[in-house]
Amino acid sequence: MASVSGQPQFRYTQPPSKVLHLRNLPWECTEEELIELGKPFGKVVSTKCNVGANKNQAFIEFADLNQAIAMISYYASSSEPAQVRGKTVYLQYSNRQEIVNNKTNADVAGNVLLVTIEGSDARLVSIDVLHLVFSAFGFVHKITTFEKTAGFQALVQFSDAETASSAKNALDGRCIPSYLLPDHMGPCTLRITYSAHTDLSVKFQSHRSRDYTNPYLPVAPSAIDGSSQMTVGLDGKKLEPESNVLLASIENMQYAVSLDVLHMVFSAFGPVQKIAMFDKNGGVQALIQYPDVQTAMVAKEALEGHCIYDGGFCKLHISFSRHTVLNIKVNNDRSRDYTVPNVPVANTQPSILGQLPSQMAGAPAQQYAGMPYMPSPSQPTMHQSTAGWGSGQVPQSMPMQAPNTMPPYGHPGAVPFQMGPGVMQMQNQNGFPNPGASNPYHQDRPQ
DNA sequence: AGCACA
Repeated sequence: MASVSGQPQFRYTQPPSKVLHLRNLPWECTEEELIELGKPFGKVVSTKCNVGANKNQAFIEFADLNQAIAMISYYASSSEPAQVRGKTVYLQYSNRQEIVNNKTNADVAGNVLLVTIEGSDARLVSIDVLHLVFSAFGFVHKITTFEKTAGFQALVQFSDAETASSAKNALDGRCIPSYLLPDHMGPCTLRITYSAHTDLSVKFQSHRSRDYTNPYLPVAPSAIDGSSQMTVGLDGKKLEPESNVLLASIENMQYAVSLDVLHMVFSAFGPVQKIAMFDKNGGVQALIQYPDVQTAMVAKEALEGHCIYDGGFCKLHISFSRHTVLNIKVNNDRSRDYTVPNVPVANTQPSILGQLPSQMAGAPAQQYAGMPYMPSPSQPTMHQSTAGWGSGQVPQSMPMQAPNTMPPYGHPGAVPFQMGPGVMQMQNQNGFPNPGASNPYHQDRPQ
């Protein structure tokens, strides 16, 4: 088809335009270089670099047509050609009247981040892990994930641009801590830019999108509790239906795990309503009831495969239960309803290990008080921030973060990412990862 | 060295 003017584009007879087309630029010429080139003739209001297959073309748009004419006229009669980095640049009027503003908003800070997860196993990164990672910087409103040519990506919505930029500054280019990822997963690097979005549209809670501001949002059919249908994840792996009740089995139980220990461990993620322990297949299992699915999901994500005690002892395996409401008839050393204050408590003397704080000994059954029991600084400071965690805790407070302090990733000198293998290191109160052997949440090391 | 992209 003939061009609009009916004339070939490479004639000198193109009508003037505020936009100039530049050719023969050095590879990956920057916007700054283009502005520098046009500045003597007027105000450059927009540029577009790295155009064309060789990325050696560009456009610059002046505020006024006369400025563009001035530049063309100057170089038309100049003995010195326009140059960038010593390379002659050829100029002509563009056949368009303005640069379409397709510049990525990558430089404009917004409250929504576009996160690209790099790595061969990027697709295996769950939305819950992303939630965990980004929640360290503030309340995460919504997350959506999708796959594009760029790979596996997520949009993460914060309340404001300040929070988003603190997360971006701290996380861009970093790897997701290995202890948050399933075993044998390669490193997953985060590349973060700002998105032009300000409010994501999340219709369902699902394995690919979440709205943490609306706990009543319908759950995607694939995740409805009771459907007992296995759903299939992105990786084709079977996923259990999500539930507010977790089934924890304890492997390699060298030490007795008491009800109180479980309560302490699971309370770190939100209010534990009920716990029921029982024996099955020669091992101990427990059902742990949270008020909502999201809290359970975060707890499951964080605790799965980790050990309550050092040395690979009492390794937790966690799945979603098909139950949604536990029926606790009596409070004793194996079952407890923390939502009912006045149920008589059977006298229990939990077996306490030396590693456990002395305060734990004989700890009375206590109603959930909004604050997870923090026996030592090396305990993980895990607090859930999703709706439904109605304690007085700082809502932004999340795992691996000292409450009310700078996010650990931003802490100078802190090296929470790309840490050594194996150990599930938690941030302690000073914001540094705690490599100490007293940390109760150690991941098994295969060797 | 010859007109762009989500």
